[in-house]
Amino acid sequence: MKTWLFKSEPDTYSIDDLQKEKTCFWEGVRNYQARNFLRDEVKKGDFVLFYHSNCKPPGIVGLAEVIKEGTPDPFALDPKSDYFDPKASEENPRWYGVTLKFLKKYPKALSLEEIKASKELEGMLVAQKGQRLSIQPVETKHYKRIETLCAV
DNA sequence: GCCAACGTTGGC
DNA sequence: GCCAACGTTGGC
Repeated sequence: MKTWLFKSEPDTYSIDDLQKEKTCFWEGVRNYQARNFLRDEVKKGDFVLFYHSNCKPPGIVGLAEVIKEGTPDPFALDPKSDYFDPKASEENPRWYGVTLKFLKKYPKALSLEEIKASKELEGMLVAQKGQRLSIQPVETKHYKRIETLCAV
């Protein structure tokens, strides 16, 4: 059982959108390192910390669960989609996504500033400079601490 | 809106 | 395979 951190710009897709829809297919990841995680390592039952980026304040706002492991991203094959990739095909899908289920929105969001200030959360990838990866593994001890910090 | 830090592309 | 040019991410 692993924990992940997924980044999303709330203007594009927020935790509130996920709460409304209950489940969603996490499409549009177009980075190979993140793709590899989605295709090979994100497993059913894993937890996903939902992170809002490019907003004020950026931070962790909720929790989701993986209910379906990596499947090809159909948006890569759709010429009308913003996520269309001419190099992707049915035989060689190139890009993958997973399906998430909404679990909760944290009573208290945890801002990036707070993450950086926390001794216990030291080493989290998201707090590191220049870290742009949109799918990141999270250590269990960090996840547990976050659950505590966000509970109230 | 700025821009530093990355990632990708493509000529050579 | 190198690397300059370009595009994107995301905090500030």
